[in-house]
Amino acid sequence: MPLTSAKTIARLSLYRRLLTNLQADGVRNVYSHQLAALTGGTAAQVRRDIMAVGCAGSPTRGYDVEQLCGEISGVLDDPDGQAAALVGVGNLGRALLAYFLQRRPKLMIRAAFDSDPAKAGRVINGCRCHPLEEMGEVIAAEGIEVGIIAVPVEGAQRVADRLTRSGVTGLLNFAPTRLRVGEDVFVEDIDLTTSLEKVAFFARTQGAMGRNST
Amino acid sequence: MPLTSAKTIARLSLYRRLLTNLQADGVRNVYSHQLAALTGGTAAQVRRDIMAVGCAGSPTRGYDVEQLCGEISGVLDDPDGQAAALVGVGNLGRALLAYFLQRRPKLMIRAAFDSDPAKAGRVINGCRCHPLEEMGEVIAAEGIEVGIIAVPVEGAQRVADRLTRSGVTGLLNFAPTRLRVGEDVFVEDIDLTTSLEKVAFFARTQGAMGRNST
DNA sequence: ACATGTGAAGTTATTCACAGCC
DNA sequence: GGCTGTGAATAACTTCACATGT
Repeated sequence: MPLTSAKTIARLSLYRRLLTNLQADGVRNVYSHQLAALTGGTAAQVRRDIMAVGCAGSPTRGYDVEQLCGEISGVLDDPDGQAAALVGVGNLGRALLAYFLQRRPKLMIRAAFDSDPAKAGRVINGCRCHPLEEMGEVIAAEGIEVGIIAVPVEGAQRVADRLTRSGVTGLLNFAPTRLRVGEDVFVEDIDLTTSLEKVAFFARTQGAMGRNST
Repeated sequence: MPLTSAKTIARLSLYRRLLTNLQADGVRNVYSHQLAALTGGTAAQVRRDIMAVGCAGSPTRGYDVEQLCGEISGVLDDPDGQAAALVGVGNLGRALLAYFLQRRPKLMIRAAFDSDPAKAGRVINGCRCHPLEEMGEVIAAEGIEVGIIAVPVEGAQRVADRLTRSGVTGLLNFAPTRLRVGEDVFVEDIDLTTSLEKVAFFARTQGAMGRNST
């Protein structure tokens, strides 16, 4: 049983991004209702989430942006940093490499893998591409604990097995299949087809019933 | 208030994919516990979800694969088909075009838009790319009701406004920001950074607390 | 006044458990 | 005996509402 639910963690990540933007704009303090307006949530929700990081608000000034941002980072980030590996350097994989490039210093994609030998050894978006065979070795050497699976569905389970056997404990899976993994491995599925079909359904039966989230 | 929750719709989409695969393998019947095993859910959950489509199972044979698949499609698909538009033909946009190409005949990306005039007129992955100025016109002509936003965060709100003003009622948003839209528009956010940070967090504080979902 | 922190209430989602049926 | 369909129970999540502080 986690001290913090997956939903709260996701919202904390969102708050941090917002707080970082506010900080860049020179804003020093925020109230929960302001954050709520920015996230589309309620003020009570924001305060509950912030409780999880050990709160710090004052009734007069709200929360100190910098401090709150720091405390959230204390929960989300590993102080020593974490490394991720991408498997599958196709269209989607390359887009992900570009997307995540230099976004968070404490969480970077440090290696890529692809079954195509033509890609091995190349550096794509600043990330070295290795053949699958080197996976165990590279993961150990870089201390990688997060795997991003962007291979076709046929290969996804095999890749997941390999990654977890090498010590990876969290997977971000873009393949449209449910991976079978051990109890100690966390999987987040991003199922693009399902998401699109959901949007299409509610676009059709639209009206009412506002928004939603990952 | 929807007759069917967003979570159930997402699972129905998943069941349909599984059923399609089973059908291809020549399987004629399934039990709820088999579907549950494939999805990582419980048998009771599967039966509840199936109730939403008007059930059809028999205690002896379980559910008829073909029939169930058809009934789910009756809920998820618009019999006349639905069209989607992609906005932002960068790395991610192109990957999405490739991904969704020819996946579902009842739900296809029929147009792409990009602010870069160099892309206008070109056909990318079988999809015609238009300048942003033609958005209203093309959306009306193609009867598009779903928009996929794959532009940088700065432009996302403006794109959402344009799409919804043109009549789009469902958005799949990849930009890391919460879009402000009318009550009658459904938004599904796919926030890649938040998802990755979530995985990283649980990879670290791993053990226990199994899987999760979109 | 107005915002925080939080127990209590409310809401939504999931699972249990059993009647009914092949 | 094992499965479906579903009311009832449980669990998870969200919102209310108010005591407290400034």
